Amino acid sequence: MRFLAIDGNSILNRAFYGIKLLTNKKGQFTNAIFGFTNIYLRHAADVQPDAVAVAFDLRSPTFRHKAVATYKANRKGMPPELAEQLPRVKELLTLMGVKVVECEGFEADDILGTLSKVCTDSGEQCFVLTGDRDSLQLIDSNVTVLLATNRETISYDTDRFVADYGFPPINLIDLKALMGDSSDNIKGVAGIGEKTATAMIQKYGTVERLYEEYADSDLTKGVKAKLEAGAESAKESKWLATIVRDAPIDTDLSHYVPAEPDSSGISALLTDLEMYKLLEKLGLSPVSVPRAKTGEESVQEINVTEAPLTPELILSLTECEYLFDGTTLSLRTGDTVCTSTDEELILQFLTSPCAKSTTDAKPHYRWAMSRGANVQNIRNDAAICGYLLNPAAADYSADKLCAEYGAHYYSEHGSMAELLSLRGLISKLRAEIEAEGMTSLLDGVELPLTEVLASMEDAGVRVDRRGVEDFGVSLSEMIEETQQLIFDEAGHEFNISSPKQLGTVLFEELGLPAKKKTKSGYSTNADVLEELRFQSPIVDNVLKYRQYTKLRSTYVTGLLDKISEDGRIHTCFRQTETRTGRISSTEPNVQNIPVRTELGSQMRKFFIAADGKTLVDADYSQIELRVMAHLSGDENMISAFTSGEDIHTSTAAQVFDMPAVMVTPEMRSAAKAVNFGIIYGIGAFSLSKDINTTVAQARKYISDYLAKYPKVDKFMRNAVESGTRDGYVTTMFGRRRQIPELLSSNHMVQQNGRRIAMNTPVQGTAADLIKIAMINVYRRLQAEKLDARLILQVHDELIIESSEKDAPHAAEVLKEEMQGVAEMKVPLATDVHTGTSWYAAKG
DNA sequence: GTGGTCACG
DNA sequence: ACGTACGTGACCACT
Repeated sequence: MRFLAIDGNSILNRAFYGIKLLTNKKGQFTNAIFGFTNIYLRHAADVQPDAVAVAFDLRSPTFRHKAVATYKANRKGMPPELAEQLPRVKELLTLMGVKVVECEGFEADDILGTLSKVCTDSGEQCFVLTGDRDSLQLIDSNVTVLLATNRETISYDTDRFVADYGFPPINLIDLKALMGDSSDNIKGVAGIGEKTATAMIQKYGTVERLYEEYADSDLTKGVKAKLEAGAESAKESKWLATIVRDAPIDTDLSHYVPAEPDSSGISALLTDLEMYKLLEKLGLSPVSVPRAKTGEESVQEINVTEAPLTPELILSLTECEYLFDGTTLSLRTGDTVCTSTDEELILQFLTSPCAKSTTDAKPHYRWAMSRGANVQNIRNDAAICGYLLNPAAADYSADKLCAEYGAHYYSEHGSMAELLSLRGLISKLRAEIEAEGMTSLLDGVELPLTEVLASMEDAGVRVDRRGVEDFGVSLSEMIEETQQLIFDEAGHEFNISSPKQLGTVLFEELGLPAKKKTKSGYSTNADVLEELRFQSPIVDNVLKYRQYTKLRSTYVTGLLDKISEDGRIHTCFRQTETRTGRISSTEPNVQNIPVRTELGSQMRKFFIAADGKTLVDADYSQIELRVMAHLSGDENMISAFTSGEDIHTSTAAQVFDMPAVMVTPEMRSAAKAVNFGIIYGIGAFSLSKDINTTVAQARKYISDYLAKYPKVDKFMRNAVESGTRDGYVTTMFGRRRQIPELLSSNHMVQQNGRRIAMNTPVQGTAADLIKIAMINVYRRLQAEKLDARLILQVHDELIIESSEKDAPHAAEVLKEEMQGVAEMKVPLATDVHTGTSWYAAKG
């Protein structure tokens, strides 16, 4: 028999600390359950056990054994985020048919000790899965310990243990008797550390033999004295370190053969926990949460009949749900369902006036636009609804949404069942959106925006391929040269792009002072290198090398790969990606094209208008600070903007308490950094680093700032307070972001939550504003029949490609719609420029 | 797949 | 004692 014995507490701890905090929609923490289950499944698959036990600690106030007062007093209690997950792990194991073993007054490792001994005594093979090295003492010819670390699991048998420690596994307790273990409050012998203790155990084997023989040994006087003084403690420590092997538990191994799993119970639990990947792995499907009857029809009650899709039918449709994957259309109207792969019919359907509900409509717009048509009247998009309700979800596929929002769903993808689930799902999603006050955000912003984004993707932006290629060639030459200089200075060749190899060269071979460390070695990032610039010429060259290779690989090569046959790149703007409401851009990302350095900004010369056209570029000036002024209502900040002064100068004048004309460039630059810090949810440490001053000075800047802008201070406090109270914060247009971090007992995580609470309303409102502007610009360009299209958005910047003739008009539309997007307590200012390349159009 | 780095707002 | 500003995406090295 193969027996798998698991230290539940130890593995649960690993899972909890190894995976960032996750919660389900109800705010229940789930990360440890998720991690534990994955670790369990992985090892069960590896070991293929015939019987399994998962042991948990069960400590009562009065120990029946090891009744030493201070025993394990050091061990901290579980954080509440973990404690609440414990019962659900046990529940899940029980549902899977796995036996959970607990024994009052004993710890999990005592249970493992007992079970593994039974295995050895009866000649069975035992695998002990734990994250705790203490359990290595259990190893013998029948017992293997699978030691789970954060990275991998090491399988320890006797040979592996001896290779690592140099003595047999059982003597691990002797080692601990000498060196102690602070985490278990085992004292050991004072003054004896790991090195000395290991050497002694390698020589003498046990503590007892050591004490019999040490007097005659060649140990130094000092060590002998320590041993003498610690004799009692060593004895007690050994006893404490020894795992119990006769705990009063069920020792009939046959009782640990797993029972038949309760599939529906597992499905229900994992659905509740929103662990859909896990469900999939187990070959189960999510189950809908039973709900009180609301009079909604259930799928079973629908008696659908299939009918052919005809032009007449399409004309008769007033509303319906549909799915479309680029080939097959399926739709439902009343109790009739239709499918078709006829492109003509599909196009006719998509462009018909029928009110349509679907999920993920943007590809449908793209499909129609590429055929010169436009989709009409999309009234609901399940993915977008899901995003508004929870912008932090991993994805918004129909199955996840159905499972989460309690709509019917039967597993096959793109199936009729999915189509039939859509109506229930959408009515559920809309009800929640209405309840949370986001209906106008959905209908007035997000749904209309989808068409705008599709149109921008469809239009794309022209790229000067030859120009990019030539730029790449000159970059390659510069890289070659710089690389040679670096090799000369290092005295040998190495991979400069490997942070590990670079760290070795800089900090070991050349002996430069290492400033920061990362998890895996020395930090070599630009901040660190910047500080070392004057210590060795190699540093400057490394910085250059980094800049050149970044430009070549990400922007030259990366971009060339994405140019389509029409000579343009068509990015994907993602509408359900960011937590704040911004859109993101991929394949390629057009929102991070270089601009801050002279060399990098050259890239923008290759983003050009088509022949006979020009680019019109407009960006908001300090939109986030203006949003902050509006949301906080701070009179001082508002008047800074209405006066038309430079905001950073005016901030400096306020903070340093002097007239604006006295503000030096240094003061303005410090004020600018503080303004940024305020938006991000200020911290004195980071501000001090940013503007190269002391933490105390930075703290003073911040407090002076908040004193001058008291309503900003109040706004910040309120964001944190309401975020903590409600569990979420909102933007000016009602967009919501849940912030579970605010409830964390981990200080760092909670601090991060506070910054999120302060930043999200500002960043999110700015995102709302430009989205609304985009819709209005899009509509006006159409209404006024301009030969001009929106093509790019970069968070606070919009770019139109326009015929030369219409460019002035397009520029006017852009400016008006961006500045007039909403009634605000401060004016929204824009900078508008025209040019044939992005570089030129940036002014 | 993850971590380090760096490009943008 | 530890880590440290908000939000993204791409590429490279390395496991």
